[in-house]
Amino acid sequence: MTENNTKYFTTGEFAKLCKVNKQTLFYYDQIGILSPIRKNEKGYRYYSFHQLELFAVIALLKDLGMSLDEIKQYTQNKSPEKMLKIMYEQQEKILEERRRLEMKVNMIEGQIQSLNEATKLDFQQIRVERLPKQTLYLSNNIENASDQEFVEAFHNFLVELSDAYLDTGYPIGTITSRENALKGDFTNYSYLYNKQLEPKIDHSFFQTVDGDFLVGYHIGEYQHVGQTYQKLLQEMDRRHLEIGEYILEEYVYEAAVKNREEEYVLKIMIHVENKE
Amino acid sequence: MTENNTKYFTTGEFAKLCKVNKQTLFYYDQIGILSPIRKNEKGYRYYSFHQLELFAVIALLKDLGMSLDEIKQYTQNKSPEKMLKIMYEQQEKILEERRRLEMKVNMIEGQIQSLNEATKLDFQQIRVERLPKQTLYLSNNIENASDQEFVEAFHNFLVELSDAYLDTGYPIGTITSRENALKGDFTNYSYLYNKQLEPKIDHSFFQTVDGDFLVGYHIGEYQHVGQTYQKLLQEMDRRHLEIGEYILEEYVYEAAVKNREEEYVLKIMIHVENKE
DNA sequence: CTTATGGTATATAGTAACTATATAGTCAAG
DNA sequence: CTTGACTATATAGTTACTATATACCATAAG
Repeated sequence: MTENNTKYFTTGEFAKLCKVNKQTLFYYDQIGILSPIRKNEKGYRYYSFHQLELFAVIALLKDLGMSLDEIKQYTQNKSPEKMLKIMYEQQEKILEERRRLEMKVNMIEGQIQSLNEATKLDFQQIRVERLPKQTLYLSNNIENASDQEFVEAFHNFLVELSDAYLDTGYPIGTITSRENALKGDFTNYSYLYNKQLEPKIDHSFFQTVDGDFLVGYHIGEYQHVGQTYQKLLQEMDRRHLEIGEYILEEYVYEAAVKNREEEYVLKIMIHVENKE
Repeated sequence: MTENNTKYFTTGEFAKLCKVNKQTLFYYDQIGILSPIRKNEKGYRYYSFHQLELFAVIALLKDLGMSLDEIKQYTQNKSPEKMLKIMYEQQEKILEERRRLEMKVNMIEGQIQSLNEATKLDFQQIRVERLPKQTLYLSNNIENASDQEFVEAFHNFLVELSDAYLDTGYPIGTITSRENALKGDFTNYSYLYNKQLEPKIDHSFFQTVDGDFLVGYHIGEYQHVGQTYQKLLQEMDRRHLEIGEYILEEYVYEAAVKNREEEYVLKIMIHVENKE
């Protein structure tokens, strides 16, 4: 409809321009967030060109996580100053969102990497592999931690990973020290770790040694991991190897990709050295 | 709780690790998306270490826009192959999301720019300004378009801006040709435009001429814009100027930042040349 | 001039994914 | 053995739509 040289849009037209459902506009009118500039005697709504700009702003703010209620606060009493203030706030938020999105991109990339690598593995084989240096982000020391302390440390580790955008989509692994391993205390972990492909400059990372690792796989419930360690130790004996500086454990397949615990696969990497 | 060398988390602990409300875990259990690995005779839930990895995946997929129902389809019957397939799909989606986010970053930047520039303007003054070349993205030609055609063209323009990630947060303006302006047909626009700061290589853009423009502001309802044009034409006469190639109109303040139409401010830029 | 088609309106109910509240049972420390 | 912090279920409420039912309006074709 055109009146006084100004084009007005019906609800349907306006909805199409806004790329939303017509009902949404009724709803916005109802809750007082965006009402048509005119209503005729039959109750027909007419929106102006300008209101599209307003809608675009509403959509942007909503997209950035503002609730309709917050947005309403603004639309009820608009001003360039308030808008500018909101935009500066949203700018901070969206930059944060961007960092978070980059982390997600990495997480997906990490998952894809891990899953693709997994398909190439033979879980029956025990082999000595020369592993290159890897960069790991470590948790606090969790040696001899109580249940309470473990949960606490685990929690902190996850929060750190998230807060520093360090989550990589690679599984969270554990490090057992040579000392505890020699005592047969394989499940007394010293640290949790998360593998990093692109370490950030402003964080301290742990560099694994590059060297020989005896790599084997434990299939099934973790409570039977002792048997797998027995096999690995036998293999080390056969090859005249002894435990080096630490042992790494990380899951290849767990609850995220397998239905039953018997199908879980844990990769065990024992750093090894030749006997004297 | 520790059993068989394996740490189990209570609902509260697990919720903390997942950084969600405990109720959410009840809900996930209820709808069968993520159930604790164990329940004791009193109905207490116990979650495993591994389920945290599963939760992380669920959170990631949810974050990427998958519904809980879709996610449930997966969690009911997991496999590395399915997961890999999902991850590849999500990778595409997130790269699209990244482009969209970059556009939003630009939109906010554009809004901030526009609003800051606006505060420096004196809406009473009519001045001749030498404007530098600007890059505009144009709509289809809308000269003499019917209401229908105008809505259609407008719609297409918005879709193009969005699809090509070209929306900049700068207002959408209009171009009137010299011919129509000379006929006094100031509101018969030839094109819609959106100013671009960083034109994309694979799109065709319109370059404005760099030259002198008579810049004035119309305050209030658009139906009275004729009066402002009268004033501008008088001013041109006084300065011995005539209309150059086109006229640009764009809103400085409209429904997005002002409550009443009487406060809207339209910037009118008439390209001018000296009379022979 | 009627009728078909597609538009408009209101009112109400339903949806997803939580989130809060009420009520009651359980556990561990002092 | 009590207290305070936990656990559980059941149910209702919330946000931002979305769908449905019903009725009114407008234009164009026969």
